Amino acid sequence: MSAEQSPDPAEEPARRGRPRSEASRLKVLTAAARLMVEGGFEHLTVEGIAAEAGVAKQTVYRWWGSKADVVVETIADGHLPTPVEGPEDTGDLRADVRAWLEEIFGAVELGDTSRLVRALLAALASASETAAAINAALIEPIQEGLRERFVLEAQRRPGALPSDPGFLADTVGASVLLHIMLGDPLEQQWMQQLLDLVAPAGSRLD
Amino acid sequence: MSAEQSPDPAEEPARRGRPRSEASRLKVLTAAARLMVEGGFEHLTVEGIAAEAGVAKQTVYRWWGSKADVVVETIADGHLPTPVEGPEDTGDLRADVRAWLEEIFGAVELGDTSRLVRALLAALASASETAAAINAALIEPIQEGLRERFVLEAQRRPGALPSDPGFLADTVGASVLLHIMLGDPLEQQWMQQLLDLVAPAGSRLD
Amino acid sequence: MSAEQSPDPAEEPARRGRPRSEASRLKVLTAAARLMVEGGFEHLTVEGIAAEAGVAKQTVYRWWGSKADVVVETIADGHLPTPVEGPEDTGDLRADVRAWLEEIFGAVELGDTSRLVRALLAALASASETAAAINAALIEPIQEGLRERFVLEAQRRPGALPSDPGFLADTVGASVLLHIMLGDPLEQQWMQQLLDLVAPAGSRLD
Amino acid sequence: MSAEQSPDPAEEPARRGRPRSEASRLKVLTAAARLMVEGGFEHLTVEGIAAEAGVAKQTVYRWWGSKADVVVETIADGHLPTPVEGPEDTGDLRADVRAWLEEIFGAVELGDTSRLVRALLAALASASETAAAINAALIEPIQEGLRERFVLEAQRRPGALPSDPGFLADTVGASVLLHIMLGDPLEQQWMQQLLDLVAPAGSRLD
DNA sequence: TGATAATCGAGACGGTACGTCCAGTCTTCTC
DNA sequence: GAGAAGACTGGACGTACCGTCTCGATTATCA
Repeated sequence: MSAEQSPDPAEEPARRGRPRSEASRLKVLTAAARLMVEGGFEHLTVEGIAAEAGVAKQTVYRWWGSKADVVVETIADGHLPTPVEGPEDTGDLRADVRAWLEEIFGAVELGDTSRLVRALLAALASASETAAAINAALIEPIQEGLRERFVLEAQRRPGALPSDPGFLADTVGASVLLHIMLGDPLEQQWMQQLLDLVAPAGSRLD
Repeated sequence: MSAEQSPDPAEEPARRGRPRSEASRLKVLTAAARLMVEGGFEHLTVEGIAAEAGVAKQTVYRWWGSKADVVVETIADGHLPTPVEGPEDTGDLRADVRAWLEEIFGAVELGDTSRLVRALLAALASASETAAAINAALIEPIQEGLRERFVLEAQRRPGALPSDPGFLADTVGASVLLHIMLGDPLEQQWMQQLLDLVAPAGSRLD
Repeated sequence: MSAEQSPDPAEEPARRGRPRSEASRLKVLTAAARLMVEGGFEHLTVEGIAAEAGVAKQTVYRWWGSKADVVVETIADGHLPTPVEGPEDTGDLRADVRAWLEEIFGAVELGDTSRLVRALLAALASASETAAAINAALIEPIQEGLRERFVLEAQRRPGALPSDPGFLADTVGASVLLHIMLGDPLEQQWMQQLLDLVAPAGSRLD
Repeated sequence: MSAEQSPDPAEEPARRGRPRSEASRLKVLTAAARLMVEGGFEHLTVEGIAAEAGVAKQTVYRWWGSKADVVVETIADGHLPTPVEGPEDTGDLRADVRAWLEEIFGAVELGDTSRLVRALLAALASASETAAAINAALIEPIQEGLRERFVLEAQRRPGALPSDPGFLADTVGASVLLHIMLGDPLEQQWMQQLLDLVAPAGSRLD
């Protein structure tokens, strides 16, 4: 899936026929992004995408096998506001993760993000063959962002983390995603406990 | 949705007309269960359920508003093998959770469970109004099973748990669900770390 | 094909389900007639018929297998101006057939009839399974009209016809249809010869 | 359409660029003939022709305006077995026409010819602008074949024919074509009557 | 006991979207 | 320039389900 293009351009020297229109590709992806934000994955239709993009339906089917495929590429290409970056680094892991959580749940409450996450999970659930792709597009970035911050912390303060940074990122990411999926608000107690998980409180007061 | 039947039978004093057929209700639910296991939520259709059940489509629409509603009741009524119970209690929390994880991922690898979980999450994702219902049908039972075991442990060995039983159950449950959703296999290292999370290893060797 | 309805109504006692909508049937047929006259069989589409009729496409496909089937029933039901009746009977066969020819070719030149005939022949040619139906709807009526007039003549003046009335009707009908199909105008000489075929001129002057 | 090639070569003074490929032209025509016999005019597509011929679709469109045009040229070039020649001349007109009819209807029953005739009539009916071309390719040859035989007869036995040879050819041809179009078998009685039409039986026994 | 009323099966209805096919046109590189 | 390749817009195809709507038949309560 990831290695369709040859590293050596000499191997694919002269594709014949009219080349694929990059303009059409972009029109499809931006249209999909637009409609995704408006109506979610469930109300997304291939016909709708084609119409919004001003493109023939066949052009969509020529390059993508399903709307899930379109959505995946839409995200991978960054046409949808990927819900999150990892936490900032101010030196205080606990505060950083706290701010990150508040930012995410804030975005969710504001609207689009929740629908987006739900849409992506729907895409994931409905197209098992694209599970890996959506995982790569949605979930891994979040967990990777977390992991980077955790690794930083581990380097800075060896022994400060209660367990492996990767595992922590995996766990915290899963927890956050599921709560977003269920539309849960950010509860103070839950957040405290999550913070304790990644950065045992010691004597701090939050 | 949840309060259709009145607690006081005197309030619903012998409705006139032909009463609802319990037989049809059951035929619908078992048909839905059958089709769910075969094709997943995405390939489930109201027409298919009605046909499989030998029931008129209108009968489905009369009593359920959508296929998600049917699925929810199917699970609630126990016609679908709910993926998991909580862990057993043998006195050794770590061993219990370990066995529980192996059982779950074993079932997933065997086949139907993965599709089922994915189907339910799809239902959840596609029908926000039923999110609570599916949460209640799928996620809470898992987390509740975990919580009960954790509470037991906390009572038995105060201070043994690194954090609140409810929070632990929430976290572990989310992590497990997401991994199932993604079709991940059970990795030894990940499991060890998860076990460390709920039952710090001490000197034990697994 | 011709005997779907039972002569004994007791044999088809209780069709279940919602009965077929006669209104929809008529809307489809009149819409088809309208579009047929406007654009001919080639530009006729099932989608167009459905839209013009204000009917779901599936309703067309439920009752007719193709646009040819719709057209056949449209004619059979008399929603299209059947190109011709047989010749009148004024007592003078030659004059009657002459008038008949002029009427037909007049209609053709005026416009719609030619397109109609061509359309029907196209339908016939494109759908061999409906050949019989279109034959029954278009060709046989013409030949039957001719035959009736010829039979009348044969009864009135035994020996006046040069050959069997049925055969004469077949031959003349075929000739006329093919000329219409080709868009030929009515040539005087050809007509004279055709008239001679059915009613040898004797001493008459036309 | 009929005068693409100039009679005077001086008028077309050495066109520049690559000359038209005769090989491609032939590949298209033979491919069209092949597909025509297989599936009839209705299933014939320009894309199919191009693919079967190993030629770019554009090459077809460059030189022919429609699939009907291709078919016409296919016939004109003799790549399709033109259904019939005129009747042989053995001196006995009645026997000759009889043999001719039996040959034609025999070919029809054997298979391809009927489809072919139907296909051509469909082409004719669906593309009014090519009516003349198909008339020239299919109908006129038949009628011309008949006419020649009739003319011969008229020269040999003046007064033997009941009417003008051209008219007879027109009438008989139309009748035969329509019967083929309808898939009718060759009926003895009809044939006898047709023979009577062109060669009054006198005392003969067939 | 018969009228009333709601459910049941069946299945047709207006719709929306599907995924495919083909028409004709356009764009690129090669001969 | 012709030609092969093949992507492009456009539009109809025939199918699958949606959720709604009659039907006749059934099964209860109520008068």
